[in-house]
Order: sequence, then C-alpha cells, then structure tokens
Amino acid sequence: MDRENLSDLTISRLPAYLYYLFNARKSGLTHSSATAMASVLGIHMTQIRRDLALTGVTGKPKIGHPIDETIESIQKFLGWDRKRDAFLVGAGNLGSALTGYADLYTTGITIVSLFDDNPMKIGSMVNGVPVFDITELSFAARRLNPEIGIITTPREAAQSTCDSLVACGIRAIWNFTPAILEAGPEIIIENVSIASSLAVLTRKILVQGNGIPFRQPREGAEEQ
Amino acid sequence: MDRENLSDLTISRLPAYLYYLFNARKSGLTHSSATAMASVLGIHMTQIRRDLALTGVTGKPKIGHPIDETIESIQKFLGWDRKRDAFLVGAGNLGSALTGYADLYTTGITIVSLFDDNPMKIGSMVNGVPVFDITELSFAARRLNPEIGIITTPREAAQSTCDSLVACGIRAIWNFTPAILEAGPEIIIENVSIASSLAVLTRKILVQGNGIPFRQPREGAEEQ
DNA sequence: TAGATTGTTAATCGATTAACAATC
DNA sequence: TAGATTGTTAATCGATTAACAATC
Repeated sequence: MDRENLSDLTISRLPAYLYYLFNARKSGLTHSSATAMASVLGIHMTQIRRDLALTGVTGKPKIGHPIDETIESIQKFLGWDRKRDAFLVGAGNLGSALTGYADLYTTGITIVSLFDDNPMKIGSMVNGVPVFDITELSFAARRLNPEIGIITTPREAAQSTCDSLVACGIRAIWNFTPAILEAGPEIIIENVSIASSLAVLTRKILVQGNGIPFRQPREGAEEQ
Repeated sequence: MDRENLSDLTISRLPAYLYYLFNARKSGLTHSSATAMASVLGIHMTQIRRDLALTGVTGKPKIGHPIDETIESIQKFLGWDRKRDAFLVGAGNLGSALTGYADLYTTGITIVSLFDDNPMKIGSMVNGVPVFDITELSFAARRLNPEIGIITTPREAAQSTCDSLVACGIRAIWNFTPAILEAGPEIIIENVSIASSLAVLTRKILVQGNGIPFRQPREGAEEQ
C-alpha cells in the first residue's frame, strides 16, 4: 500500500471523519457505516471507504467500521497520536483564539509559548500560556525544542518571523497570514488562507444570485 | 466562455494572484507576466494564464498582463467589487480577530454588527463594531439586511446560530467552527477548516520524518 | 528583428464514482 | 437466509501540464 503519496485533498477530509466518529461514539455506537457517514458529510460513500482503507482500518460487511479502531487509525495516520510542542508568534486576537482552541488537544499539538514584540503583552498570560519577548525566541527554542511554529503576526512581519523560526531549527510552519512565505525546500509550510475561503463564498453568492437579487428577506418568516 | 462552472480549486487560487498583483503595483510595475508570477507562487504558469483568462482579462505577448486591469478583473469575478454587510456571531478572540482583519476591506465585506450571549460583552465595542445581544439578531437583521453570516461561536452553538441566521433571511454562511452545518440547499455554506489544514501539516511532518527523527536542531546555528 | 510571452489545443495525470463480487 | 455493507477493479470525470502557433 502506497501510504505516502496521497494528495492533500484526501488528508484534509480525514478530520471530518474523525469528528463524526467522536460524535457517533458519544451517542453509544460501536460501529459506523460509510453509508451513514456519507449522507451526513455529503461525501461519496465509495470515497469514504477508500479514504478509511488508506489509514489502514478495515470494516465488516453489514456492520461497518469499528469506531474506536477507526479513530485510532486516523489519528495515527495523521500523526495526531503524538505530542508536539508549538511556538506561536503574534499574540493578538487570532493567536489568542488558537491558544484557547479546545480541539487542538485532539491533534496532539500543545502551544507552549507565545511571542510578541508588544511590551504590553510580554510577561502576560494568554489562556494559561506565557507571552515572551520575540527576542527571546532562539533562547526559548533551545530549551523547549518546539517542533512547529505558528505565525499569527500581521502580514508584514510574517516573512521575518518565518526566518527566525527556521533559524531556531523549526521545520514546520503553520502560517495564518496572507503572506507567501519563502523558506528552504526542507521546511514544511502550511497556509491557512482565509481569503481563499472567502473567495469561494462570494463567488458562489455571485453565481447563485446571477442577475436576480440574491437576498430575498422573507417577510414575517418564522424566527426561532 | 462557461464562467459559472469552475471548481472551487480555481477560485481559491485567485486571491493569491490578487495579492501578488497588489505588491507588483506597489513596486511601480504596470504589467505582470505569468512566468514571473509562477516562480513566486509555485503554481504552473500555464495554470495561471488559464485562471486569469477565466476572469476575462487578456495579456499581451512579451509584455504580460496589465496589472490594474487584472486586479479589477479578479475582484469583479469574485464579487469583491461589491460592498456586502456581514453579521458575526461569537465575539470571542476569533471573532475579534476577523473584525479587525484589515485585508477584509479588499474583499468588500464589512462586519457591521457582532452578536454574543455573554452579558459582559454585550454593549461593548470590538474594533469599532458594536456587540449586541444574540436575541436581537432578527430585529437587527430586519434593519440592516446583512448578506453574510459569520459563525465564530463554540462548536456546540454553531448549528443553532446557523438556524437563526437563516431564519433572518441570510443565505450565505461563513463557518469557522468544526461543526458540520445543516441547512437548506439554497443556503451557501463555506467552512474554514483549521483541522484540515493542521492534518495536512502534521501528515507531512510524519512522512518527511519517516523513521529518522524529524527535528534536528542545528547546534550553534546562525541566529538572526 | 529575435525571442519572450501569450492563449489554446491536445495529452497526461490524478481524483472521483460506478459496478460488482465477497461476506457478515 | 437475505440483504446491507464491505473492498476493489474498471470507467469516468475533471484538473493540470505539455506543446505550439501567434504576436507584440
């Protein structure tokens, strides 16, 4: 089984399966069928079977996939069964939101330190995580050996932040800014592009609206 | 030209072109070639040409695409040339980050009101935008007629928030929670999946590491 | 002019879906 | 048992890339 050359598209579907399975388990089920999953997630059932098979789990005809085992299999496949420490640079609202993001623990990531250049923030705590001066980055990295660097700075600071993180020996960057980061080929960079997502949304509004006014408020519509 | 049936993949590449062109314009250029763009963005030049052509702009051999015109063309294509008002529900850190997101104005979106159920927040201002009681949602919607609903609540509140927004006549939802939202087929839902992005990142770490330890801090590496 | 760059047609590549035998 | 569901092979579909004539 060629487990290494999968597209990012496949990988990016897996978390949805995972959260579906968490829910299913919470409601007391022990097995889950691709058929049921497909109708909830809006993904073709064959694709779900194929994706799940890729993680190494197998189901039983008529019964479905064992939930516990499948969860474990996906987590292992994504590397979410391991603990990883992360540094986050840019302790603004977005950085704080990520630091307090409860679901992050599902992924094995722990944000151990925040960094900022704002003296008002340095020395404070955000959701229990200390904010350090950005100049202490390399010192802290030597002590804590983080695996992942998260960038939530303003766009203008993103490239230099990336450089600093790489200089500290960090080789995986999670970039929340719109900046296009340059780094050596050995550095893994994953961008969260809010603009791309918004582009898809507004384009759909445009196409769906298609001449006729898109928004038609329903006069006296039932409200909850 | 079939301008309506394009994949989300194509659409999601356009903002990167846009920001590249903003930069190019700032440095005084009037024209931009797909060749140059390709090397910066890491996208095949043929694909860039094709994508740009889809938005309706044409370039000239040897000269490239006219920057101003191309920017306008992409913005128009994405519907970013129009002003759209948005309601945001969930005035936490993520909601605040979005409200203060400077690049949002490039997209034509204005977040006009925030909503929350936390009495501490209700009545306050976040980046100049007022926070209202969530129970006032439908009243406010009748007055302000927002086109887009942004959900930055905790996951548990996402579905009921979505229902409320839809009941107000909002037909486009931008969902930042991991919840899988259900709504009528006429409702446009766009999810920003942080978990998917992280899955891609950690999977790459896993594959690249591949047995040998991934992280190799460079002893005495040059630090900036 | 020469050659860099365009837009487009054809070829390739990869991802998704259909079909179906196997089986719990 | 019967039939729901599995895993997989083959077919389809769509996206990306290669090739190339046109042209500024």
